[in-house]
Amino acid sequence: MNHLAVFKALSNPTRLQILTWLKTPEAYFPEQQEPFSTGVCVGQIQKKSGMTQSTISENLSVMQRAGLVTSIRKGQWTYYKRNEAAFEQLSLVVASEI
Amino acid sequence: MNHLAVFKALSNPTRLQILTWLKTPEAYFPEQQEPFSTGVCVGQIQKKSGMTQSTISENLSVMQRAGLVTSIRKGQWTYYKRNEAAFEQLSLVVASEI
DNA sequence: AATTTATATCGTTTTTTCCCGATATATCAA
DNA sequence: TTGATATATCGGGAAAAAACGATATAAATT
Repeated sequence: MNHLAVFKALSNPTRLQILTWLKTPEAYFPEQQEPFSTGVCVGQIQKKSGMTQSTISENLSVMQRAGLVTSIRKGQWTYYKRNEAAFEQLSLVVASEI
Repeated sequence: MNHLAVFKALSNPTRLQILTWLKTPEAYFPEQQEPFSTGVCVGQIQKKSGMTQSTISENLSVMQRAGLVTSIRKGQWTYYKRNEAAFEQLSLVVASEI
């Protein structure tokens, strides 16, 4: 875990917002058909954010490179979901390492 | 606790470095006379960092505004120390809120 | 094969952050 | 009060980050 990259990834209101949405996707993406265990696709997140597609795609990439989310491609769609293990690990890092 | 401000404060290698030093000041500032419970003064941190006085002062301010460190003035010196409660709180936030 | 849909990447502009030197302020010592 | 020391603040230049539109890629559909 690259602490600096993780903190940078968390230093942006758009990305924090996305993480909140992905925490309880059933609350924020009720229209989704796909089971939430798969994640949420980029387009849904983009629509909700009001930002452009490229911006959201970039922001998701930043979080993925930091290890905070994972993605899986299914057909034309890419589903992103939180990597909860990363948050647990980060919690420990903050509590005792940093 | 302003999460965004905290993460921004942690998104800088110089500041992360300073936090490490302040975690075990007796290891990193053995020359200090003042008891470590008071904190470490700006000049010592600056000397160790190799950066300019203004840069270190700014970086300490950023962390103080985020609540990660506290400062106390004693005569001409300002001593900074970690606010461990903030890290505990942040750990909980990362584990369950974000 | 051609078209459509979803996402990623590229190039650019704007904004923010970082670090610096210079200067201001505060305290101490003479 | 003057001079010295420690820290904070200011102004600016360089670098990094953020967001955008345009375009490329990948998969599905016809």
